[in-house]
Amino acid sequence: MVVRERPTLEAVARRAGVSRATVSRVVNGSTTVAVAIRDAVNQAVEELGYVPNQAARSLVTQRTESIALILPETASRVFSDDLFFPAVIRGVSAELEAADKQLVLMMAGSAASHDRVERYAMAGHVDGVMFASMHGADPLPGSLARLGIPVVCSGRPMSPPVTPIPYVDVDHFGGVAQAVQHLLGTGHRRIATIAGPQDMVAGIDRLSGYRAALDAAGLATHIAIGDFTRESGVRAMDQLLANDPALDAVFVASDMMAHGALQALKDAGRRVPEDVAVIGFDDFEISRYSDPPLTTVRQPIVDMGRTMARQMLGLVNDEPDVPQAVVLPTELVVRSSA
Amino acid sequence: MVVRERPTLEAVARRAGVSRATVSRVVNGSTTVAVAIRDAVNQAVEELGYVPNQAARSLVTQRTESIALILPETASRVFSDDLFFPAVIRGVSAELEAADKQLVLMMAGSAASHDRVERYAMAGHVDGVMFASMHGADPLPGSLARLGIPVVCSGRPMSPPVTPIPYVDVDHFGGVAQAVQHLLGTGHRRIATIAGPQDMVAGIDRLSGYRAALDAAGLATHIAIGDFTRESGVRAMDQLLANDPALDAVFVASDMMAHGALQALKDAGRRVPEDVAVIGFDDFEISRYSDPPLTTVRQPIVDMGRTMARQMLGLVNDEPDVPQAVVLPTELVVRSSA
DNA sequence: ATGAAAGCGCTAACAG
DNA sequence: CTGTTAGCGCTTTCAT
Repeated sequence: MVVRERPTLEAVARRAGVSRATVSRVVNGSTTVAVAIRDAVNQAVEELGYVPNQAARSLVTQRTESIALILPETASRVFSDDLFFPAVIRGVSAELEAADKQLVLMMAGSAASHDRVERYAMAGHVDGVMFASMHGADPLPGSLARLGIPVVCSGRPMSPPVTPIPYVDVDHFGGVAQAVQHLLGTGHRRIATIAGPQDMVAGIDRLSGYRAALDAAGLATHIAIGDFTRESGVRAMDQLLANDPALDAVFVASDMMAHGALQALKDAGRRVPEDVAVIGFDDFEISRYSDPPLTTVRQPIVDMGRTMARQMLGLVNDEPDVPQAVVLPTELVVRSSA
Repeated sequence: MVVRERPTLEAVARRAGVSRATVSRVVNGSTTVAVAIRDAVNQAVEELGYVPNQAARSLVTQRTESIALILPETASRVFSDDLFFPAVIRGVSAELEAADKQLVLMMAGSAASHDRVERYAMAGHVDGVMFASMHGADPLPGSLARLGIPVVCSGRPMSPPVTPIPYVDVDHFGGVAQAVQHLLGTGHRRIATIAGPQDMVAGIDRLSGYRAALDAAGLATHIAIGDFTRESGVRAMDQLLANDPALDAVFVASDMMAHGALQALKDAGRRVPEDVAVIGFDDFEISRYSDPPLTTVRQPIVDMGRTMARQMLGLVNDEPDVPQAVVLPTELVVRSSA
């Protein structure tokens, strides 16, 4: 393998018979360069196959043109059959692509990787950092923000940090309220819930919404906790059934868990929706094809990604009107499971 | 937001009352530093919250400690319900994580993004580049390799490039042969195939394997081409049925397409496997739960990712014995669809 | 064992 | 419009 020395600005300048500064101007598209010289430089660039060294450039500009998306989850979780992460990534990716920024995707599901990611961001590898799927009160967003690194979160940060951080979230309460109303309206009275993990805002808020709605209706709550995975949905449903065999409806805080619940109900010999009505949360494509098709609260995940990316682009471009918080609407989609 | 100046080596040196060189030694774990001084430096680092500037470091070391995985596909394809990409990424991610290298995932599904990715890699942003899901005879791997950048591909490069590039692939032929043998052994004689895209090695090799196997058995071929998506599987199956309503088996070059074919067969009123036997290729988890469960050729996708990453780590570490080509075995997994 | 000094390749004033 | 010059923050000889 012939390892040609990478040509430098210097080399191009010599070949074109100009100064380094002029080459730099041409390469960066400055308009104040004579056409003849510009052509000569471009030709030299072409002939030498010159590509600017990003490290050198970043060192002086303090810019990298790339932006990180940090997911505090393991890679096997992010790249599983859960369609939440892909949807966020698609949204982020679309906006960044349009802005010609490079997306750097980072999983931080272990203490070690969390550390590595922290060093990576602090080392100035990226111009900004986006977070999704946050657990607990992760200090990292705040730390980075305090260092002057632009940070945006998807999902309201759990403990309002010292340094306020822009975020995008969906209307969990509104969605849950619609779901419970629907169940109430169709005559259900023993309404249980399979909640999401209680170290995540999405898990907490949806459970609060459920509690509030049942309280308002003067009904007793039946709660089991899952972690948004299908398997946890199965387990939670089994548990709910064991505790109250007569329950007639269940609001599940994610579609994945709802699919698990559907399976558990089938295995327990319950018909859906005749014996037990089921409502999920997400509205993934596959939920239209489950058996029976899932009634669910639609949340615009791709839009969350897009919105978060736009906030980020606003920050790195020093735009003045970057919204501090945007809350996207949710909407009940009725299919035959409830 | 208080934007503290990022502390530099210089600042740490001043605070610890030593030279920059010494701080650098401590930060990089050199053993030749007196304990007292080392402690003083570490304390200064701690107090100042010093993190080395990666651009400056890369500029002199010519190293970034991060490695790219380039997928010449759109983000919506990579992050869809197709489980191939996630599996590759999981494998790569696991190995890189263990080696404490940062994975930079890049989609290059459009001409513009392909360009951007090329510049990114050439600009020395990463120490090496891995490719997966390559289409046609992409010149990029060769170009990068010629620049001296370590490159590894998953999937044998289509046209043997001038610069040979290490790769990992699976035994497409062996897998297909087993599938067709199984069909033959269970009495099937009108065996069709839904092939993958013919600009990809996986698509080409599996079709060649099918042709070879049917030729050897003296049977006629029935071919429809898909693009590995579920929808293309539906369309291809419809077409196959239209061309030969009496076919009794179909070998499908991917599980996703096989799921589409299953659906198309059901819609056409055919029973599987009684009327038409179906065999897929991949062995995704969900294929165990399809209706009926899918007989399929298992290929070790996660292992491909791992292997590719190990080859890459070997290259960047100048290890002498990096295998030029590794071919992983495939294996027929019999379930009730055939 | 530690420090001084020379760059790595590039951009950005500042002159001219 | 173009060239000169001075760094960006770090590592790494080479002396001491």
